[in-house]
Amino acid sequence: MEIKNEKDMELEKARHSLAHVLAKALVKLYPETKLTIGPAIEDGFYYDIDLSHSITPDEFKAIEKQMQEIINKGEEFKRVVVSKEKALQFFKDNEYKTEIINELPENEEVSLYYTGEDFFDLCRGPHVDSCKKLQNYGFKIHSINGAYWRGDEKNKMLQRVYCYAFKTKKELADHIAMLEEAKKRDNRKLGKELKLFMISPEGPGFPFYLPNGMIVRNILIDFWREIHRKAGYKEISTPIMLSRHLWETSGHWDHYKANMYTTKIDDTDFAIKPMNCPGGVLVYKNEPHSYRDLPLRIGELGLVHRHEKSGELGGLMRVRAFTQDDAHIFMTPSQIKSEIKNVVDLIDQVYKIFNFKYHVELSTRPENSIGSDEDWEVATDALKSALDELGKDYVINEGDGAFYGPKIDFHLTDALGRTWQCGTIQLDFQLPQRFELEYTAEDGEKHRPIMIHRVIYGSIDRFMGILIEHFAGAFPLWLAPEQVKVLSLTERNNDYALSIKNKLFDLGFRVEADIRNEKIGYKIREASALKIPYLIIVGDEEEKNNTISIRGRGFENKSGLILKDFIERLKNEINSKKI
RNA sequence: GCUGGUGUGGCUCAAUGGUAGAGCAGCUGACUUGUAAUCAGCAGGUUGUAGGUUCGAUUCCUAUCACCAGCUCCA
Repeated sequence: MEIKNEKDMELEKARHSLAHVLAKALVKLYPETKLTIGPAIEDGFYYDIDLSHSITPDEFKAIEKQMQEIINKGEEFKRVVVSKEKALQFFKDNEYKTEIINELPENEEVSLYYTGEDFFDLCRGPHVDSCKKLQNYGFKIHSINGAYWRGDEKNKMLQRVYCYAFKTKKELADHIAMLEEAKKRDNRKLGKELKLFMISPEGPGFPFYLPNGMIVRNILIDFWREIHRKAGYKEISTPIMLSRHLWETSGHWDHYKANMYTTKIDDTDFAIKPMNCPGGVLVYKNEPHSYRDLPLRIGELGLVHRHEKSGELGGLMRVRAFTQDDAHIFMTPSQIKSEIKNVVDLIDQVYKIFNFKYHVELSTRPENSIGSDEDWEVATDALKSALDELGKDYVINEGDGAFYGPKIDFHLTDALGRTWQCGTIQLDFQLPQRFELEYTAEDGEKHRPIMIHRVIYGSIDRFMGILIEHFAGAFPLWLAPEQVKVLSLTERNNDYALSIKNKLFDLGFRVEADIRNEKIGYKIREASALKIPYLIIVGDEEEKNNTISIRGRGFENKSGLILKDFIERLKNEINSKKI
């Protein structure tokens, strides 16, 4: 078991030190630069600067050269402590640093870091002791973008200079290669090439699923239904649009209205659902419940709409309409732990199928939260012990839970090492209270159930986007839109090719025949570009011997095979959901 | 929404203040092919949209829409 992203302090320190080197280089090249902050990030560091001149990418080389010169000089990093007053004096022309200094506690000393004799920056540190330590590092400025001071859109927009930084030049090169690979796999690019989905300017953020994408999507849904049926879930469907009254009760009208699409029916306000829970709650309230009914597991593939700001959209990863593989579990407090364990197991089962590694994060009570201390303690302990008993390692995010309950998030790692938050399990004390949910317990009294919200894929749409990139469009056989293509070598072999195709088709395989009057190389090239798992190639020889030749995953160009054997192999591969 | 960039046939991309061009895909024909592109011909665009400047705009300006990178937000 591993702890996620254990921080490499050495690397972190070096990256931050490189940020100072960048700052020094920038000040040298553009003396009017006002420095703000420059932290280390996942793949390097950035520095936010206030500068009227807009830096353009063709200036990157010169900046890097300047940085390299500073590093080559082997300048020392020196820490100097000064009083707050003195620091304010040093930075009196820099309103950003002044703001930071003023926010420090009274009487606290302020540390500055010198890089060489002629440059210093306000900084808590730590840093490497000398630029000599940075000599082997690989770094590359890769982009410049606007970023608000302190991330607040009300503040001034600064220029953020992004730089990759790794311990060696080789690691830098590998990272850049990975990004190029990611670009090739981009769900938007593959979505177009493989005809999976489209997004029209007529509906920004509202994806259209094309026939190929619909196949993948439906298989994901079928799979979801199957495992949920086995796990004791019932499925419902709730309306896409519900009255304002409901959203007021749930709290969304007050807290989430900016992201909701609203309309009027006759004289009543309605909203298109941004979440499925209130609908699920109404289903619960549709009839009285006994403790004997609990836990009640109700799933819903719910199409939700959220008004995301225009700049936030992107392919299938961020859309305005998406289907959550939602479920709500209503239960007694004593059932929390076992229900959590069930859900964790279910999530584990699903991610494994796709060969995703993942890590788990547990978020606890935030400052502004509702519910009693006791509720929170019981719930948080239940989440913890469920994870402990399952032997799951997890990171705790103190105070990062929802205001209505603690949660567990699942972050999966794709084939390129990027992580995506998909599954979440959230406990909720609030909705049962707002909607006055109850059940009759053994004591004959009414009690309030606790609710779990949970998703596994997160959103089917985004999960598909992740799968497209994870598999680079080469879906495993059970998901592939087209599983087999039969290619005829010449027109003489068309009937034989079609007879094979028909056999496979009748057995339920997704198969096409390519009997066009083209060279075999041409047909293979085209089918390969479409990432079709298996190609059956038949010419005079195959026809004469009643055999097939296969080209595809695990087969270079294997001839003399019997169709019946190959069908068995396909069936096994599909049933095992082999990757 | 904000900052910056981009917008040319289905796709990938040229070009220019003076009648918009290629490759692929498509269509037609020839070739009958043995494992990632056979050859030839044809057709396809009021250069995202709306204004403006100009004798003339795809090119310059303004607005608008969409997309891309990032910020913020998030499934």
